Amino acid sequence: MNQQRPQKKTTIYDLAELAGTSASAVSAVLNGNWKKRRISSQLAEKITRIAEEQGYAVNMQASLLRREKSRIIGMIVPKYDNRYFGSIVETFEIMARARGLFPIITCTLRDPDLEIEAARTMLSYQVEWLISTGATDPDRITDICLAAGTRSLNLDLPGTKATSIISDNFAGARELTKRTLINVEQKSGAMAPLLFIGGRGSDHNTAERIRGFRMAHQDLGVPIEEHHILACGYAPEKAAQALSAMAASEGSVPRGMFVNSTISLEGVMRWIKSSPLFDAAPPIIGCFDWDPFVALLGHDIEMARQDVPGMLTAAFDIVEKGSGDTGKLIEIPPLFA
Amino acid sequence: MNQQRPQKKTTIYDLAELAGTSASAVSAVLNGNWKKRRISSQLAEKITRIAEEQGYAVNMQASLLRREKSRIIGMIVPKYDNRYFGSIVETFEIMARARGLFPIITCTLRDPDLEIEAARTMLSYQVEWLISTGATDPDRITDICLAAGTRSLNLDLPGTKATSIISDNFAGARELTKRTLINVEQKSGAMAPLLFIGGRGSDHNTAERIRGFRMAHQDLGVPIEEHHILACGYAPEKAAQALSAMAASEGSVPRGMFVNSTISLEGVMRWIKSSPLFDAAPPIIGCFDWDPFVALLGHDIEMARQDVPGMLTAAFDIVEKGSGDTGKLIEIPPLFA
DNA sequence: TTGAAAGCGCTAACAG
DNA sequence: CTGTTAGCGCTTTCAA
Repeated sequence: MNQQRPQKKTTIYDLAELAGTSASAVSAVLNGNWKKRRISSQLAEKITRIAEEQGYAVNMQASLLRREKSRIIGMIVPKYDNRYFGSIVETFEIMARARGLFPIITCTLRDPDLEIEAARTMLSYQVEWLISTGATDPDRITDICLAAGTRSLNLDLPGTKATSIISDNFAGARELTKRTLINVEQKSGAMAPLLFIGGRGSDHNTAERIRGFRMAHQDLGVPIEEHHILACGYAPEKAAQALSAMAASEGSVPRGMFVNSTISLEGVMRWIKSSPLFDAAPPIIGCFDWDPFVALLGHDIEMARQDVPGMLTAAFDIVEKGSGDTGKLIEIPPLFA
Repeated sequence: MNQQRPQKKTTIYDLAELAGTSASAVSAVLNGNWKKRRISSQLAEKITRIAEEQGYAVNMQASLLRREKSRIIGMIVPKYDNRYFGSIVETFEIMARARGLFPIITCTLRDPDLEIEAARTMLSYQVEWLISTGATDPDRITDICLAAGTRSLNLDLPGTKATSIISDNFAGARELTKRTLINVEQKSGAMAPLLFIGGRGSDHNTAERIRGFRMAHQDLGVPIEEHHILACGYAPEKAAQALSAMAASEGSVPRGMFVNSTISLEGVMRWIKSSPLFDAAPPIIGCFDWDPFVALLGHDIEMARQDVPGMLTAAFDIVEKGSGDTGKLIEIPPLFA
C-alpha cells in the first residue's frame, strides 16, 4: 500500500540543519547563484548531495511569492481534439521551456464563461503573459489582464486590444480556393463555383477566408453562388445539417467544396458517406487545416496547413521583447503540401 | 500601446484600506467563509464590490503557501498529437475542475529525462496527485512522488509501484483480431494470419496485445506467422521502414494487419500508399486506437476505441477516495463501433 | 462582529 | 565566505 499520507515536506531549513549551515546558504546553492555568494564548492557539494538524498524539491509557491517575476506563461485553448490545437499546445510548451518559462495551459471548450474564469485563474497564478488562443472574446480577456497589469497576446483569432498573431486567412484561402477550382476543372472537365462550408460568419478568420474565396473565384473568372456560402458553425453536426438542408432544397450539392476546418470536415465527410449524391463522382475538397489521415486516406483533398511554429515564434518574439502593441495584427501564411 | 509594465498588483491590504476594514475581513469575505465569521452582509457586500472594481485576483502563490492543501492535480502526457491523448487531457481537465481541483498538464515528448524533470517540477508546484500517462518509466516517477509524500497514479501504461489504470489490452486485442480475421475471410474468401505491427515489445500494452492477437488466431484455428509480429516502435517512420523491409525480403506483405496505434497507422498508410503491393486489393486493417478520419475516409479499418471517460472516472474515484494501492491494475475494456 | 498577529517556505539585502 | 533578518500576500487562530 502506498497510503502515503502527505507527510511534512522537506524544507531548506531541514537541509540546513542536516548540512550544519544556514537556510540562505542552502537557498543560494540550490538555485545556482552560489558563485555570486562565493560559497565554498565543498559546502555547495555537500548541500547538493543532501538535497538529493532527501528528494528535496523547492516549494514554488514560496519561491514565487518572494521573487518579483513568476516566469509562468499561460495559454488558453478551445479544445485538444484536432491536430492544429494539439500542435499549438505542444509547440507552446517546448518553446516556453526552452526560454526558461513554465507553461500552464487550460482548455475552455469554446465556452465564453469558462474562458473568462480560466483567464482569472491564470492571473491568480501570477502568469506574466496570457496567450488567448481561438478565444470567443479576446478583448474581454485583454481587459482583465490589463487591469491586473499582465500582458496578453491573441493567437489564431484576433482581438483589437492586444497584438494578434493569426494565419494569413485571406491569402491562404485565396490560394486554397484556386487550387481546388483547378482540381475541379481537371477532374470534371469544367470549372464550377465551390461550396463554402463551416465556421462562423461573425469571426474574423471566416470572414477573411470568405473574402479570399471570393477573390479566387474572381481571379479565375468563375461566378460565385451566394447561397453556397454556408458559415454554419464549426461543429461537425452543423456542417452535416447544412449539407442535408441544401441537398433537400436543391436536390444536389456542388462537387467542389471549401471546408473551413478539419472539425467541419469531419461532419462533411460523414454526411458525404451517408448520402448517395457522391457515389458516382467523389467530392473535390479544399480544407483550411491539416490532418495526416485526411492526407493519407483516399479522396482528393487539398489542405492549407497553418504554420504553427511560425506563429509561435512570432508570439515568443513579442514575449521576449516585452512589448505588445494594441491591436497589431501579425499574419503568418499557411503552408501547402 | 499596452506597454503595461507589471504594475504592483492589488492585495487584500489595498482592499482593506479602501473598505476601511482589515485584511482578515477581506480574506474571509473573498473566500466565502464570512458567515462563519459572522461578518455583516453590509461589509461583505462592500468588500466584494470594491474587489470587483479593482479587478482583484487572489495571489494563489501566497494563498497556497498558507493553506495545507494545494488542490492542484498534475498530469504528464507523452504528446498531444493524436485523439487518444487529446481526449485524455481534455477529459482530465473537465473532471478535475468539476471536483474543485486545478489541473496542470505537461507533455514530455516520450523523453525519459523530460519525464523525470516534469515530475519534479510538478512536485515543486505542490501537486497533491500526479498522474503519469504513457510514461516510459512510471515506477521511477512513483518513487520520486513517494519521497515527496505525493500520491501518484499510472494511466495507459502500467507500473508496479502505484495503481495503474489501463485499457484491457488482452481482451481488446483478442476481439479486434477476431473481427479483422473475419473481415479478411469475407473480403478475400479465406482466413489468413494477420501481420502485427507497431509498439514496443518491451511495453506491457504491446505484450498484452500480442497475447490477445495470438489467442484470437488460436480461437479461430489460424496458425500464427512468428516473423509477422513486428513490434518496431510507435513512430510512423518505424512502421513504414518495417513494412519496406518485409516487402523487400519476402516480396509481399499480408493483406490483413493489426496496427498497434493510430500513430503507427500513419506510417502504415503512408507506406501502403507509396507501394504497388496493394493496388489490386486494399489492406484490411484492425487498429488499436480510434480516429474520426480513419473511420470516415474509405478503406476497411476496424478500430478499438479506448474508453477514456471510463479510465478517468476510475482514476478520479481513487483520487477522491485518497487511496492508491501499490501496483494494483485496473483494466477498462475498449469500445467497438 | 471585527482586528491583530503569527507564520507558511523562500529569497535577498545586509551584517559580519 | 557565511548567517541573520525582513518580508512576499495570504489564512487562521486568538483576543477583544
